[in-house]
Amino acid sequence: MDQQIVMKAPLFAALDDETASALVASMTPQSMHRGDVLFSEGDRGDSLYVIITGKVKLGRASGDGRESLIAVLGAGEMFGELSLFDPGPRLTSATVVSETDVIALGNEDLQKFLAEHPAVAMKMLAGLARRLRRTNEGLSDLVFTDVPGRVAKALLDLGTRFGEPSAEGVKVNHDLTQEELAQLVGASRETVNKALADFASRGWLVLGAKAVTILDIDRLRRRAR
Amino acid sequence: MDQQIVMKAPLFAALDDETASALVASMTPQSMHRGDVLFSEGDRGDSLYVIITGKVKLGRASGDGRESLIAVLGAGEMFGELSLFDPGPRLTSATVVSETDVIALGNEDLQKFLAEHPAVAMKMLAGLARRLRRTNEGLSDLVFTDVPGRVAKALLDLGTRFGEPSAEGVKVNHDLTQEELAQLVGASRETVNKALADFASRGWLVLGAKAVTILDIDRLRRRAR
DNA sequence: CACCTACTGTGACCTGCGTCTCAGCCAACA
DNA sequence: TGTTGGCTGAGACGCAGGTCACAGTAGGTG
Repeated sequence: MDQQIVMKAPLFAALDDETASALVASMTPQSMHRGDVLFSEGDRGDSLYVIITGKVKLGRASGDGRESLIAVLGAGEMFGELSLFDPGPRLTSATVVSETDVIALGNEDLQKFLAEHPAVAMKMLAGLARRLRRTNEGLSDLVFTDVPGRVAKALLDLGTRFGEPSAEGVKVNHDLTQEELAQLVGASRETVNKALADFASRGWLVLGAKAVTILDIDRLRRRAR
Repeated sequence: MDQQIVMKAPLFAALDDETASALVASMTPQSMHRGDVLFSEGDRGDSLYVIITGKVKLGRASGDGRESLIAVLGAGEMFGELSLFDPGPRLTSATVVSETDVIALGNEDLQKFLAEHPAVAMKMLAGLARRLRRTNEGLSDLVFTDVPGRVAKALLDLGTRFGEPSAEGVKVNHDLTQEELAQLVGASRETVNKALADFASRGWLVLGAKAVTILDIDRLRRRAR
């Protein structure tokens, strides 16, 4: 299995190769495709996941049909650990966005592992702290920044995480529909569409199928803040 | 010092009395009053705080003068630890909201302490996980819930944390101006004022100086969700 | 290849809430 | 005791963005 990729996850970053590969070997891998659900709100949360390849979205549903996305995660990222540390049902659902391989680690195994490797526990603290900060950031964006600004931010963020330099710009294969993008920035699909169209008409980016190519990253940055 | 109260903080909850009181003794207490700033955005974050009595607000400022509140914390609650686990400047400022006593614990002391008491590290993980969940909750509220609904939620939350049963209802001394309440729910002062006035006119609550008394908690709950 | 379903693009309309403004109120302080 | 400054209450107005409606496009399946 792609040892390399797994090692990027905070869970494993602190480990020497042997320990890490032993741990990875003990975890159960699974392949899934778009639309597959890893877990839903209300499920009992008994394992943590690490993404090998592909992307997964974490979301919450409102009483009526609406949905909002907490995050979109890619290779090397970890999720689902919250209900291990803070026992209780899952408050979020995890859905596969593109062809994805993940490995899962059960609750007891994780507890045992953390007890044996306190350095990893510290890494996890650091990881959670970072996520808390980013989430707080997201909160104030929602208050301070208008929709086009949030769209720009989201694209830049997706760009740094999933973008790859191409002919004339950064190609970002986010694998998200505009609907999902809208749920991610907390706006309606239509408004996001218009923001994207506007950016494109200014030549800041080119729209593609579940992807964008960022041409003028500086303008986009300026629009974001 | 109020040993009892300190022991409520997740940091100490797992400790036996001796260890806890030894630790508390090593921490420097300070008394502050409304408006005092514990730290500001950009400061280098080198200590964590535990509130003995009083309340503290955590906030972020936008480029222009606007401000948004991340949380309002009371006795027994802890803050400022994020920049210890995830090194870097503070991304949030901490300001005293009412007469407050806090104790501070320096970075190195904390690191040492966590290394010696792994059970406490696990408690901290649990604490961060819980906060992350609540913050995610706040995020989706901002998208799904209208301003009056968010005001109702905020009051209920403040109620469970700071409320005390009184003659006819729950008296909530939140110590916040309507301006601060507005920053907490991500809305304008005026809109929050109108929501409060509306709730009061329906007899769900009575407004007081930096306080409310909740009369009909069920109605308020129903309005919140 | 034809059909269907999911997705994107765009305009028209409507509304919740922000902004502006001003008027009372109370506490602090000279 | 009057004055000043922070806080609350409330109306008028405008706009960002939500909702609705529909048209065009592309990928997937028989």
